[in-house]
Amino acid sequence: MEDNLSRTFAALADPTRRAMLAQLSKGEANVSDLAQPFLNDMSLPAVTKHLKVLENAGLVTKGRNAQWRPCTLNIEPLRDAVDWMEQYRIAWEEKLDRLDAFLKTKTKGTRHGVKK
Amino acid sequence: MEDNLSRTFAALADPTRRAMLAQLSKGEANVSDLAQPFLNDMSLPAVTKHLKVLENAGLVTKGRNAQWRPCTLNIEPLRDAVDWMEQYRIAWEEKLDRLDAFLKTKTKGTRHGVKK
DNA sequence: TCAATAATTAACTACTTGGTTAATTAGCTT
DNA sequence: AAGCTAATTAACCAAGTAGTTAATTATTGA
Repeated sequence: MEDNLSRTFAALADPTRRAMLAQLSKGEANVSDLAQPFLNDMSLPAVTKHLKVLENAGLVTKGRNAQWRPCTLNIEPLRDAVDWMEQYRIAWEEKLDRLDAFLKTKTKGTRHGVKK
Repeated sequence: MEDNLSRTFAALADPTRRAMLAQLSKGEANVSDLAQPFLNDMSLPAVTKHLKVLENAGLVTKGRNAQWRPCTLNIEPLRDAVDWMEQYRIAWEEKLDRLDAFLKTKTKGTRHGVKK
């Protein structure tokens, strides 16, 4: 998985990691803060690994403060991902619009036959 | 990978699959049409597999016409994915705005000290 | 210095992914 | 019926992912 966009999408393809990003969107958090909601389901090293995936995707920056590692959200990669998706969404919707326009030329009059 | 959103992001986390979606955004295409740009790099069964991933994510619908399988793009999952991302992007940007507002209250006067 | 806390690293396992080649199915055409 | 084309399925492999437990590093604080 060579490119940034792939890394970003892959990082987002896991509910645990998405939940971590959700928490980080509310503000900075240490590894153990981020881990707390998941410790019934998985170990701390598992959380560290998920965090590493987010870091490698550039979505999270890990600082240091004594033995703590304050993590912050980084949205630039999200922006790139949204931009990629919008690009094709838009192309697709324009196609629909053209179809719609075409269908309108097919209706007999200009005042009736078009539902709205 | 149980949930739809994870399946969607995972499907997008591969450049070959993204290129296929790009082609489909320009219109319907058969499997061999979609495969053509990649046949130097991989075999047809590999393409079939990628297509299956896109289908399972609900991003592509495969029809049938004799021995051909006309594929079409389906953007609903993209919309959900964008919505998920925007949600946190927005939360994050509001946080920045609040920080910005806070910093403004810290500047001495109301007429100077603020760059713009 | 010693114990406690925060987090990472190492070593290992089970499962998934992305690819292969060879065989097979399905539909058309002659 | 035979042969061509489109596509899928089967069986396999190498590499990557997501988790584990146990050990280790780094820092604080008594």
